[in-house]
Amino acid sequence: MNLFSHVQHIVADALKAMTQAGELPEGLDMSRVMVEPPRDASHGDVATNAAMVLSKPAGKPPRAIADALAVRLAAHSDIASAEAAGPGFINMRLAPAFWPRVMEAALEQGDAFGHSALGAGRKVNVEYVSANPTGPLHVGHCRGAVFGDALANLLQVAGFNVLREYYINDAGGQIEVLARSAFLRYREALGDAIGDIPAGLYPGSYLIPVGQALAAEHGRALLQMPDDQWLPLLRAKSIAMMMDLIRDDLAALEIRHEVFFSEKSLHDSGAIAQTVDGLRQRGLVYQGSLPPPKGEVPEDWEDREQTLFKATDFGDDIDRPLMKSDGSYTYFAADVAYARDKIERGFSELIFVLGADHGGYVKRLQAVASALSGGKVDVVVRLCQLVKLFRAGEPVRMSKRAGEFVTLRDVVEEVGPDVVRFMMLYRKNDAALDFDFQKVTEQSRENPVCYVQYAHARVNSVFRKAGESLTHEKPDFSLLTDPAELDVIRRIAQYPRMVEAAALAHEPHRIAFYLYELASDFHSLWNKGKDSPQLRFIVEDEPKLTVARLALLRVIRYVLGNGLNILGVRPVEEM
RNA sequence: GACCCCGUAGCUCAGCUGGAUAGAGCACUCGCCUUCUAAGCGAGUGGUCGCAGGUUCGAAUCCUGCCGGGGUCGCCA
Repeated sequence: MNLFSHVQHIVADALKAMTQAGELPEGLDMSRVMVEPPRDASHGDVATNAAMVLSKPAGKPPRAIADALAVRLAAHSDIASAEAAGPGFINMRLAPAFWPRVMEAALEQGDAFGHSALGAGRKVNVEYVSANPTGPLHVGHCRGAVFGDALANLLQVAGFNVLREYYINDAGGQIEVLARSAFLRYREALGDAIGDIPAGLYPGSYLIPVGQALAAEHGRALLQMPDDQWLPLLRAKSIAMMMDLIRDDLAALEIRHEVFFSEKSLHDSGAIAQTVDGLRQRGLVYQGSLPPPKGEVPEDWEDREQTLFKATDFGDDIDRPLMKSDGSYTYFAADVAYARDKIERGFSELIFVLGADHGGYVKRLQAVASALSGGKVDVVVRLCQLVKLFRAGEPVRMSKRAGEFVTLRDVVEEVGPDVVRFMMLYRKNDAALDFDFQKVTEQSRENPVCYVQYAHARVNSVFRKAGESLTHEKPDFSLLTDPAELDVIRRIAQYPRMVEAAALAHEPHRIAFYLYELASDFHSLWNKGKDSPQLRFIVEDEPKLTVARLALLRVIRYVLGNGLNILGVRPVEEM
């Protein structure tokens, strides 16, 4: 049961009754009427802005509407009191009998509590990571990987039909560099002295196994071939092995994409040519030249004609090139064909999780989807800001030139996947994040992973002590009346609404913050048991109370488990 | 020059799509361990929400213009 939508219905009914009674004019727009938690819990359990929103269209002062509405609301059996306050809020306190019903419903739903039908099965494509297959993932990929995965989980829980996808950039010039680098390692594996890796090729040692595999597979045969014969072989082999590497890196974070989509396949199948032709027939492609950027004009700028897509017709700032001067397609052209493919697969929303350096792509992706789908398909781009690495407050230096980059694998192996995932999500995606190896492994309240995990572990410790036998009796939640207990119950009642709001906003970090708050409420309650034995979860000689408390713990465990599941963090049984 | 993010307590950050007296943690001060794990809890101190206008019943939130920090800007992917 979603507490807020439940009360929303009560408010809507009361407003309808007021309209019928002639207290409100017919045909008012009720869409802005909200039922929300009050900012300050002392104001009540739920509040509505109905009177303020309707004041103007109804031509009545907000307090007048509020007073009349409050009387009707207070008459409802689920509402203990309703009173107008402030500029026209109506604060409501729910009937004491209401909370046990919320808890019973939550207990009944178990692991599914908080799941929602909001998405109504709409097909959503979430594309994330999509790193070039030229080496292992580095720490910069980490955030987008975790964010995209948690967002996909969140949308799933909210009732969307989610597909996780990875776009393999296997068609460009960097793949040729990769193949040539692998060729060098192949020669090395055959015993040639290759000396230093020439500038412009990838120096990473992760290509050594590729060379060895090629040597084992082909012997010296490739050495005799001209470039254009061995290059396709090496491209394919290197990409395959790099993708295996990347899949392994992702698996270390429990990330598994369902679809790996090849850019090259779009070239090979003719999909790009087809898509561009389609746009051309609609008059959206033309030959023209773009103005140079104002301000700092590049040194080598020369005016030239290009094949352009009229992205400006669809909200972009500038038209975008589809073809290079040698007649081959641009990366963007492949993007257009890829978008068409996704649209044809029936997605109604395309989500792209990108690094902040791709901010310039947002408008063109939206323009493409708009042009290809007639505005029916939404494009949502979520940009992940940089992660800065620290160790005990000191920045971790990385030198790309020397090949000294911290890999995703390094980070996961040092602090563990759960810490990485939680910390990457304990910040809004569009704000930069500092990641300190030392701090995140400290065991203190400053470390939110630990704090939430500790709550889960404590819940389990009570069950270990109590045994599971009592937990199967039917609990009487009305026995739970302490303010600290009610704080926890109110927090739990907010969970379904919070999940929906987080899903709509595409903001998985809200789950992480919610869990921290729930853990905080729980730790408070726990400690009250230290001062007053009557508030402990297991109370001697009070079996009914104990049953109710254990049922509360079960629901807490469901919510913590459910939330951590969305984040992709494994709940621990003990610490 | 244009576009995109960010600017909230000394520090690190939330702020539920426009709501009430802007909240947590850390730091600082003071309390709580014979107990279901003190990896915890309670109390206190701390704010010109970058600045200036605007929109309205009401703005940290929306609009405009500045200031400061980061990012991006035609054949790379």
